[in-house]
Amino acid sequence: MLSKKTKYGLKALTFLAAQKGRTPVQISEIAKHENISQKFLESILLTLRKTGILGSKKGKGGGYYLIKDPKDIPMTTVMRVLEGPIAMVPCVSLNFYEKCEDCPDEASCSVHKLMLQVRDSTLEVFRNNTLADLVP
Amino acid sequence: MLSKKTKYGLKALTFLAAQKGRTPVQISEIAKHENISQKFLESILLTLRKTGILGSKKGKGGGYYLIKDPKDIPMTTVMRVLEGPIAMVPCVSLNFYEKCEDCPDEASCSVHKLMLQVRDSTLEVFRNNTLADLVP
DNA sequence: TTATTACCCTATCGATTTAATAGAGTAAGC
DNA sequence: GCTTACTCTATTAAATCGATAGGGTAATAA
Repeated sequence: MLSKKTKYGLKALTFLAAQKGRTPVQISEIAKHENISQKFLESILLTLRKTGILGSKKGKGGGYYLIKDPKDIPMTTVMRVLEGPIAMVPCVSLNFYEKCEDCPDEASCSVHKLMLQVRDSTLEVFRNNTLADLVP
Repeated sequence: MLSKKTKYGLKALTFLAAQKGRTPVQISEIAKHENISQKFLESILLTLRKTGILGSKKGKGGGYYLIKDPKDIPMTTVMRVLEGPIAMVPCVSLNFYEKCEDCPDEASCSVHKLMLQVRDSTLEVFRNNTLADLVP
């Protein structure tokens, strides 16, 4: 299941990508337009800023803005920041790999075999989509 | 993230599919072989039986067995029983559809657009795999 | 310089889900 | 009729999620 954090984050990013220029947009404006709890959105935008996807400007006329062009922001990056691992099990994750405790041999593990295929196909979708593709 | 319920369920089903005949296998044997808590596995096998994937036999020499040939059990069925919806958001789910509260228009929703692609690609993987394909 | 604006951070909370455990009940077979 | 092994209910601890509250801090305009 997609977390609300990811859902809201995607909506906020899409909203920013749909803006004309690169002028900062206030949190309150995004929250209102996308029906998101403002405080919750704050924490989401904060992580997006810390990972270099967003920039922010304080003071009057401040807000958040995209650092790069939407077409240069792949969904793989966004999803990993917001949702975490793309794989459904750690033992098939590229960026968050962990060995299964209960599994003696990955090569012969049926779950591993299936989830590897799922990861690859999901990854392809995210690689083929940039933030620009999400803008209506 | 894949739940342990699904993970254990898949392992148990694969173990059953790898058996020679159709003789019932005891829970304790499966649990031991796959490193699964026996009591937890009990509840998993029970749901698999209730949904018609497994059959069971009580008494001495009893246990669980596959009702159908492994190659006639698509992963879509198994995953929906164990994990629930395949889609990451209810609004793109085929079998568990629900409208988003916060989303005024699905057609113009960026999350919807992206998750639809993910669902389709994941679904294709599960449709192309039967239980027989998981057996090493 | 000062007031305002808006970002930034910490803490907390209830609700829900997950994984596991315990214990008693019931049906089938030898 | 007694054992075996499935069946069911209830409980639990831990983790996560979504949301809220409240205050702190930095930057900007006037």
